[in-house]
Amino acid sequence: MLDINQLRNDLDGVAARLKTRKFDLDTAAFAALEAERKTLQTATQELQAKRNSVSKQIGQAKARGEDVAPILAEVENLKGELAAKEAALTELQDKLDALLAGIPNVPHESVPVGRDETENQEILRWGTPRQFGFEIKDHVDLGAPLGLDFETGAKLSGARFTVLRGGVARLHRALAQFMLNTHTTEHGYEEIYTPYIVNDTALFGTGQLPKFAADMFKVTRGGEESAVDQYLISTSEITLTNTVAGDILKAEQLPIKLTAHSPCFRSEAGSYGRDVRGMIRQHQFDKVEMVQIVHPDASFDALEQLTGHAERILQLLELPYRKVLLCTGDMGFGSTKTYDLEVWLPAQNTYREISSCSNMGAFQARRMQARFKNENGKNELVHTLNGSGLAVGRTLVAVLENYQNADGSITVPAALRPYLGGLATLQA
RNA sequence: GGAGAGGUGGCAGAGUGGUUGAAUGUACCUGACUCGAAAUCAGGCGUAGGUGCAAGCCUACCGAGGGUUCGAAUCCCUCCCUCUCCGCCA
Repeated sequence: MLDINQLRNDLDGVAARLKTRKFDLDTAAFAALEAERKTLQTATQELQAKRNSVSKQIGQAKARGEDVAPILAEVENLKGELAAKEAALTELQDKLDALLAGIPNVPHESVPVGRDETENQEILRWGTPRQFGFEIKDHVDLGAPLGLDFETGAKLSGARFTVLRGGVARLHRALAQFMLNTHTTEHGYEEIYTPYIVNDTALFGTGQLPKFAADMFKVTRGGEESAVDQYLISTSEITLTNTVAGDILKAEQLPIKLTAHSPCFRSEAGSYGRDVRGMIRQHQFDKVEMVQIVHPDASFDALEQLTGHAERILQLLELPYRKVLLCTGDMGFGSTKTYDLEVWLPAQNTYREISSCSNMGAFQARRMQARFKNENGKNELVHTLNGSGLAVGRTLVAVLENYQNADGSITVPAALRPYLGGLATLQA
């Protein structure tokens, strides 16, 4: 959520920057609502002040044993007028809040302006795609004999659910363990185990709600609607970031660095038809997530570090990747700046997203009311960052495809062998 | 799932309709005393918003949301959460 004062002070400037990310801010509508709010709020508060002082007089008069009937008559008509004003003001505030909650974050000045993913800026390529001396297979064909079982997944749960068996299941688990261990022991993150079901307030805090409800899985208790809506998490960014919701932190607690391995559930309503083959796009996938809660002055440095932590995983696994700075038109809703990491997938002969690392600035902190006491003793919003480190399912795909051998076996990356009892080759 | 108790400022804890945004203690900040510290004394010390050049003035907030009333932390309703006991369960 943006700072409403920023909109009041620089409406056209903000609108111009939002336009670069394809968001049309209705400045006339906002200005009109704001003007109306201002007069209505002033009028309401004047009436409230009057009511308060008269009510106080009644109390004093009663204490002196005087007749209060004349004063009561005086407030009589005040009541209806005030109630109407208060109701109108609440309605107006709700409108403004809803408008504000639907506005995406303003891109940082270092972000290239562009329409879509074709205008993203490649920062670097790491590693060299391997030359295969044989006909390569994609992860679906490679995985089938090793335990990648789409049919059973579909039988149990429908399309875009996958069962992993035997060696592939173990490899998948090893990847998650390896990532988690690396972030906790080398990168200074605290390991967190989080709930997978969250309240709607948490989703509002990180920005999934109200706009992106269609991407979520909603759950019920005993099949009944409850007063509080609950959803399966689409990423543990939600739970990790919301750990500080409503808090006023001490400056010396920052930065807070958290990591978790969790399943992620996405209904991806708009993506049918894309990546239908294989386990690139699933309704359920595992991810190791990194979140940082930082001092506002430190957030862009922290973004570089956090992205580096995700890159480190790819490097240790010796998977070729490229690092891309997303342009304004391709960034997520709450982000000020985002790097995507794309891993080389030989069967697709292209780089595919495996991590997305974003600095959300104060956007989520404002929604969550997550603050810290700054140097002047004032409460100030923190900045939040998050990044995948990495998407486990897609990493599994990348390992299968990049480490395949002519006989269909998979060489286990050296970094993973300790997690597989020293196993060097995965075969059927 | 059943029965009960409770949610008030950083913390503890008063307050059951009227100058209560909230006693008191504690923590914290400033000043006095001191060579310095402790102790003591005095003062300050919530959040959000409106308005104003500013000092200030005003409004809202006692888990959340509604209601009753001229007036609600206090009365009523709904929800959320915490604790205790029982049941069930991993």
